[in-house]
Amino acid sequence: MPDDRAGDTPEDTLDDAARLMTVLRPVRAGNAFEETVERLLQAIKLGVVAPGEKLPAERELAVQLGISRVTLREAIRALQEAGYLDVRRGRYGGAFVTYVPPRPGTGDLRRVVADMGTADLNDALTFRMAVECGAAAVLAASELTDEQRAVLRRRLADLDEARVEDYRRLDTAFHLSIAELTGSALLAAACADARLRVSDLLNAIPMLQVNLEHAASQHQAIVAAILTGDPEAARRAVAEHLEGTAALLRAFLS
Amino acid sequence: MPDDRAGDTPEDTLDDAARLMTVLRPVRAGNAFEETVERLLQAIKLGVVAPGEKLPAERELAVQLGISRVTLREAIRALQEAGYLDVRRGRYGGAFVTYVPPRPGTGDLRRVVADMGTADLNDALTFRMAVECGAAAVLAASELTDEQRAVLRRRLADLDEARVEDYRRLDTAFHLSIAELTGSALLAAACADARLRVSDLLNAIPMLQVNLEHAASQHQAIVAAILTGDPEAARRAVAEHLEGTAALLRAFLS
DNA sequence: GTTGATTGGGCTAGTGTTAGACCATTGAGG
DNA sequence: CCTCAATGGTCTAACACTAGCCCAATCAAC
Repeated sequence: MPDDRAGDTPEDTLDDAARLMTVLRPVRAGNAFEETVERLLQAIKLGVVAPGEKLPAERELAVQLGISRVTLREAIRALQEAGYLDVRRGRYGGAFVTYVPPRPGTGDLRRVVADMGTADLNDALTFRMAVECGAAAVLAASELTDEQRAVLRRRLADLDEARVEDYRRLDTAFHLSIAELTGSALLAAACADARLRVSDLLNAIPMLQVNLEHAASQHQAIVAAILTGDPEAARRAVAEHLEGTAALLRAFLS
Repeated sequence: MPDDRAGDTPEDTLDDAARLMTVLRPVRAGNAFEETVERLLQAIKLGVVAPGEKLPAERELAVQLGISRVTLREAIRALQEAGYLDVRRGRYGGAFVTYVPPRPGTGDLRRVVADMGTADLNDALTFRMAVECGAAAVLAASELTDEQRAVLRRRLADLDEARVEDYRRLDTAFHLSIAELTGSALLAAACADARLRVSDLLNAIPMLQVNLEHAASQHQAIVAAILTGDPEAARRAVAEHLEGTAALLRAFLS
């Protein structure tokens, strides 16, 4: 077989086509305005900027997002008109978050799933499973400073004491902290992205006492495995936790 | 404690700042032209489009990348002038890949690392570790069809029989196949991105017989764990494999 | 009150990007 | 030799986006 390309099987060519699709995927998800709206919405819905707090000043935020102030202002105006922000002028003014996550009901869930499509849903759940398991395993395999351990324990404690209206925000903080503590900005971004893609789903699931208790013990198992330095246990614990969420979703959908 | 924000410790505020940076990161990595050049360069350097093959037609490729034909042509012209492509007109014409990966030498490695910076290097290695471990674990945890098993075995066999000049390309194909077989486009994109960020590094490492043999047995262990359906073993196998690469890098750098 | 620093609001000139049409070249097939 | 389909090459008008500047509003500090 002088030329190795000559030995291609149908699987190979199919697979090569898949690789072309993967690498030559769109360079832009949309225009700058749309992407900015999306990003700000993420910050709001994830509770990175909590209700009542304000976004960074326009000039600063524009630099941070790598866009012009004009485009940023258009995005802010759209979110203002959609009721997510309250913009006030003058010193000590700014774009204040007015959005509070709606009380979940199963009726919404079907609509949310219908909006994103089952294929995207599976894609997002698989992606999240992979990156969060990977992040936890990597963190468990690394030497942790006392400060890092403290952050992790603190996030866990916050979540245990959380009031219902703060739960999602603190849950997000807990999950993202694991990725951030690895010190990899790329990994943190990937986990934030994964979380965002399922956040509408999570917000639509009712929070039942049983599920919260399950989640709490799973969170504890994750932290324990990371603090012990056991990557495999950490991976398993995260996998169990996320499978629990996926199962819950399926239950409410069927 | 009526307001839970009042109990913030220094760790919390630091961590919150990190989260703001993560979520409110730049929406654009550069202009469309730059991003397109980068993407095409990736397709070439990863061997997704092998030397002698041609890129898809401009009109088709522009749609695939989500940009205008004008911008795409500017990128192609830049790569042509840089010697990566040979563009031919007329029917059966196109942009043919002329680039062949340079013979690696350790002299280049220091320069490559200096170009990207140690922080970015660690970021990329950590990111790759997390997403590839996650992908392998997810794939091992899922029910595989006969076709999927065949693809995996085929990639492994290809790699075993690879000539030196094909090794990097087939190694890339093997690693990316794992992510692609999970069926998650997001995960495949993340792994492709991770691979790209270390590809210059890998290309600069000399290929020694000992290392190739180590890699071969590690690849076998990965496939075995996935086919057996053992997520933990799969994670461990990938972790060992990537740590081997990282150790090799460190060895050549010190 | 007055001031001053900080913030959003708005404008303009210039550049980047797009969609679409049309031209030029090539080579297989009749 | 001619034809024709597929491909790169080029142009234009419209739109998106940016950088930079100045104005208007606000409110703590004096």
